Amino acid sequence: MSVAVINYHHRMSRWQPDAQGRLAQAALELYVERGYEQTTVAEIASRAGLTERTFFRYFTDKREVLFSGSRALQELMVSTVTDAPNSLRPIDAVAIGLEAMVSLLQERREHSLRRQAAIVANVELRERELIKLAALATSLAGALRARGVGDLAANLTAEAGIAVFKIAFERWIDPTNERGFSELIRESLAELKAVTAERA
Amino acid sequence: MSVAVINYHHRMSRWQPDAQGRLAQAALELYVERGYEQTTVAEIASRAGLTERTFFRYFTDKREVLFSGSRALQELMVSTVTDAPNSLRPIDAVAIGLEAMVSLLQERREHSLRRQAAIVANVELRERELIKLAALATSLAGALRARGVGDLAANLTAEAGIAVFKIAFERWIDPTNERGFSELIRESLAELKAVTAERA
DNA sequence: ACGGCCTATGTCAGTAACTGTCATCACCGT
DNA sequence: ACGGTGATGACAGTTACTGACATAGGCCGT
Repeated sequence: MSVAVINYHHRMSRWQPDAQGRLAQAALELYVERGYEQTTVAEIASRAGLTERTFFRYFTDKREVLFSGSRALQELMVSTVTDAPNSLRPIDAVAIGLEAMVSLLQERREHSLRRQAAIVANVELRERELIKLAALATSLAGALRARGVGDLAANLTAEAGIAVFKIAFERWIDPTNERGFSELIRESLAELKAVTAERA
Repeated sequence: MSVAVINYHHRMSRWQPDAQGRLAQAALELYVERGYEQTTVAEIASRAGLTERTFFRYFTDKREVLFSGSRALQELMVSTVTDAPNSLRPIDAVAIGLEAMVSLLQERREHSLRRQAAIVANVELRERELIKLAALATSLAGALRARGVGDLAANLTAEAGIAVFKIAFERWIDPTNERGFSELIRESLAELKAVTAERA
């Protein structure tokens, strides 16, 4: 159990700061400690020093509390792809976008590991993760279309990129893994190119 | 006389037949008519002439009622890939598996259309659909490993195959579409090979 | 300094998804 | 005839989530 750090500025505000962050941290702790299903929203709120009602003001549901960071990831990816040199082929623009996400995640591997442990332990959380990845693919395809890529090619390149990300992430998060995320991304992308190559 | 049992009224068994099917049909109708969220399980059960409790004996939750067919689809795909000639490369074995699923779906395009309309209209249902596809990818990867394909190649080929299926299905289900599912699968797979090709 | 507004939070009641438990009762084999 | 079986109903309980209203410290204009 950890306690939220209270910052005393020159004046006390009415409430402890960062209610949303305290809720997210309390939720992750409890999901890891005793599992998602065995945790009630009331318990999360209580550990954060808040009430259940306030939890639902910050998060649309009990699952979303683990996914508030996905928006930043998505925006980073889209802007990276959008700003990539026009000379790059779609698949290479996507590769650059993946690398950008990697650097965001690699700094917090410990956190990613705990979070992923909670997610893989529960089906509802995995469903939510999948739809976040699908949203990522959709916006990625949009970024590709904005580069002039055709609709079908954009969708397929985006889906392929997300597949590479998913598999590389799985391998990176494996506790026995020692390799860098970026290396795993490149390896997975190379393997995808190999298995889809026209001729052996 | 035992044969005379037929007289009286018509021969009634204690319950109306196919409770599960009646529930599934009632649910689809209601989800399409007034939307998933605006439909209660009690209403579904009532339309099927049953009670809410019985609904949850056949389906684990309110979403699953639209996905009872996915197991058959998965088994068909796995057995097709498993039985495919050993000479085929992984990606071609997957292509054959996709074609097998296609023939199952193509016979019931009307039903698929109504079902998909309900699914795309609701996020929770889309989450459920995504995890079914993910399960499909997982078992597909298993079938590839059984063919001697390496772990990384199996996972990536499976994910790529499911991506092709998703995108071809989207296009096939589009009301303005006139083309065959099989043709769309082949087109999508060809486009995937094109966008991942090593050199332009 | 005063008063009023702003806003994050609390309180409370309500709905509906889902679960556990026990009751029912036609059917079936012996 | 009779007891077991299996599908269903009845009912109470938990919890995720929502809407409406209350509260109270901080802020701002006067």
